[in-house]
Amino acid sequence: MKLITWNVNSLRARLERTLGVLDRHAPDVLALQETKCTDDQFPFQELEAAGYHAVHHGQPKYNGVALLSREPVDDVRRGFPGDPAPDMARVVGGRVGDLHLLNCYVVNGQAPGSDKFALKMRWLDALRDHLASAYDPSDRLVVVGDWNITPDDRDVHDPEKWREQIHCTEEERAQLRGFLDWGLTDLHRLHDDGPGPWTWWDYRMGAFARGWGLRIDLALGTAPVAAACTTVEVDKDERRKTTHETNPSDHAPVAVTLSS
DNA sequence: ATGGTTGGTCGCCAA
Repeated sequence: MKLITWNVNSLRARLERTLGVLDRHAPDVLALQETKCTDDQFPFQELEAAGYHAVHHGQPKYNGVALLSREPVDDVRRGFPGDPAPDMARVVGGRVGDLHLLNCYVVNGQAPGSDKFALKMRWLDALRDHLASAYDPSDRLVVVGDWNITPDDRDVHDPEKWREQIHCTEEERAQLRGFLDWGLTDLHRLHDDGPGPWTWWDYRMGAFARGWGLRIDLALGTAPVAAACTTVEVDKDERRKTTHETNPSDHAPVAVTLSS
């Protein structure tokens, strides 16, 4: 089982690149964030032609999450009960075989102290409550997505520069630890103690070329999933501009493989 | 001091 999580930053702007990721990696599941489209605008036909079933939870202009899967997705859930911002399409869940999937686009939070930061905290509280009520730590469950949180300083290219900046505050990291304490493991750190790798680089200031990145796209798994996790790899090439004439997303895909 | 890019959409907002 190969599963990829990727903030695509507009599926319509990057359909060719998305088909390229599917072709190159041949994943069983591709979890997308920031599709930035409605269901009407979602390219179901092109993805079906590539061999993937698609489940989309969309909205106009912003957010939007999708699960693409070779096998049909069952038990589909769009959004989650208790979401303090239910108009934002940020979570889609489902089950492929006996593997439960939860694909999340966590609220960005803009800046510590802002209203959006306060919403990020409330939103994460509600998501963790949903996790605890809808799943059990003994389930085969992967929670993937753009977390907009660096777990610790190893996930930041310049920890001192980013200290208490957005994505790197102790408050956000404590929120993430709440998910880990429930029974999830940061699958990447099973195989790589870091520092790095990064999964996101700002479009500005030539951040990618300068190596100014963060690891904010995470795959978390329950104990049965952690025991089966053989590799976690960041497809940094996709973040380069050279493969296509189109622009890359500002995030790189993260690929997880599970045995059996 | 401000750094300054991309996408959706058509004036800015969000990241």
